[in-house]
Amino acid sequence: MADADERRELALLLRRLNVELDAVGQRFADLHGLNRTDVRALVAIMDAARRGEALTAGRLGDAVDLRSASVTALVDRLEKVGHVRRVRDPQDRRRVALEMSDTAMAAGAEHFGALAQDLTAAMEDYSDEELAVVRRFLTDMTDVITRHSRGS
Amino acid sequence: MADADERRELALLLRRLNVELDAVGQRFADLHGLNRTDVRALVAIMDAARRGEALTAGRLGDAVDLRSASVTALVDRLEKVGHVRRVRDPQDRRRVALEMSDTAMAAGAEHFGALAQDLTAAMEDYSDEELAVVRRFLTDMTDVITRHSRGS
DNA sequence: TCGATAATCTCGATTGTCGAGAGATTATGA
DNA sequence: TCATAATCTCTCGACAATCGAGATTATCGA
Repeated sequence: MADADERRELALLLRRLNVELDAVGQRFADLHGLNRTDVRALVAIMDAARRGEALTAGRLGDAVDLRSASVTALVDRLEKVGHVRRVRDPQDRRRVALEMSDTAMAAGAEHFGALAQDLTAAMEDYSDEELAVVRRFLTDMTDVITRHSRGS
Repeated sequence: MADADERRELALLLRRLNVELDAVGQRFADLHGLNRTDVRALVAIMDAARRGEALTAGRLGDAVDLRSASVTALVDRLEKVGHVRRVRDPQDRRRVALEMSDTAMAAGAEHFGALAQDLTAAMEDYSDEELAVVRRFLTDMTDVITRHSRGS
């Protein structure tokens, strides 16, 4: 068992990593004239697309924690600059599905994909056993943090 | 060397951790009727206090990336609810030093201190060698991420 | 068909942020 | 010393993102 200082240091490292990851998103926003919410929305839409589903406006609101009025404004912004399209769901015509434009997809892939690539490249310096330890650590810490982010 | 899927998975774990850590801050904000910026400001003031320095309004603006007008509004908000005090610096009377109230300090320590404690407790399951690997990993990844958060 | 339900949008108000510039204080140079 | 520049904070007016309440449109079940 490491001493207390070392463990506190690791907790601080996690926080620093958090700050820098937030900054990556902020940088993407700055580069593309978006705000933080817009980026989170695009990420949510992209994640859904990767899972093979098209997000509706309502589900997007759930994902980024916005009320319907704000979601409308959000989608208006994204549609105006051509990042998403509103598409009526032919199955249930009450729904409006959101589709990312190719250019937005490409921009996101370039920015965040490049980061992912650099990260995975940096992981090549680690053995399978080491990465297994890291995975266990990240999972454990995320569980602890998740407990704090919901009710205590 | 682990296969590509495993490494991609670890990158996703980092993002998940990022989301949950943000949520911890958001939860603190919700509990205390603050917004995200307010929380970041309080954290910055607390960090400075821990280093033994009192943040001025200007430096706080640097820390949270706000213009002076916004910093004034920010400090107004925090002062109104009693979380900080404005104290004219006697050395340089242009400056306004910011001091956290004891109640705000205690609230922050309770919320984030409890998280830090749970995190370090969870680290007791790891050997010194394992934590050394984790430290190296977090440092490496943070470096990569930092390069992306500044210029590419 | 008709009422109930669901998803989205409109409107008015509030709030956080910014740019420009003013006021006060300190540092600098002739 | 005194005038000027630099620094720090604040005020003011404008704008953009968000929300709550309620309206609108589409679908479903009886």
